[in-house]
Amino acid sequence: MPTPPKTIEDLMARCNAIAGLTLGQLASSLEQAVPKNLLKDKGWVGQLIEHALGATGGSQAVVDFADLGIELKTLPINQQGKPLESTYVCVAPLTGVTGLEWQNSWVCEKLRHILWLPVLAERQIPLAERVIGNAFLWQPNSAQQQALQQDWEELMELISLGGIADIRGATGKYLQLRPKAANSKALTDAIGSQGQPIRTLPRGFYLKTNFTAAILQQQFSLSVE
DNA sequence: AGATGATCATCC
DNA sequence: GGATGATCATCT
Repeated sequence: MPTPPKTIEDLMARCNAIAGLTLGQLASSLEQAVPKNLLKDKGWVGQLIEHALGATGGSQAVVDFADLGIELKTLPINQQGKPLESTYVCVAPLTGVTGLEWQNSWVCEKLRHILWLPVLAERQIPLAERVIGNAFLWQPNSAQQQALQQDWEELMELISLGGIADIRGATGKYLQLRPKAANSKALTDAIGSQGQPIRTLPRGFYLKTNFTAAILQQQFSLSVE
């Protein structure tokens, strides 16, 4: 297991070292087997990259590079550089949320400083041949912060007022709430339409692709200056 | 085609 | 069950 990077420069150097490699090349240098597909290994790419960069935390509820305060997100993209999937942020609290403010929320905390690592990941490309892109650091600007806060407040208000059943993926412009569970039988406590306790599917916050696409575009336009 | 809702593996 | 890592697969 590699030691965690001590500085941001160290971290970025490690990113540079793996940029351009295929997942197969990186896996073999770490003596890891490449699964046939991601059907039963959906987190494989993220975990491979975490390992390569020396991320800590594992399944703990902390950012990946605790000393640097940086969260790592791999981002599957197509040839055109557009995200192929929404980006999971964190689980959503469904009870005891009255009085919770954006600034203190888990979403805000996680999105404070992200290391985005694009991976060319069109489904037609065999897993081992997918190419690691150029990682970049990102922090939300005030407009992005405000947009996310607005979505978050709308979603949290619905949750706290018993409107969770009315929330769907389309609720929220950039930040959405979707099921995040092992299967449809996993249930957790929430607030019903009459304010009564109910059991419902656990939910997670996700960044929609329109948001991550804008981040990539912003980064791209900066990098060709 | 793209997004929504559903699901998979693992660790504690 | 709930946290981590996400992508799959169906619907629109």
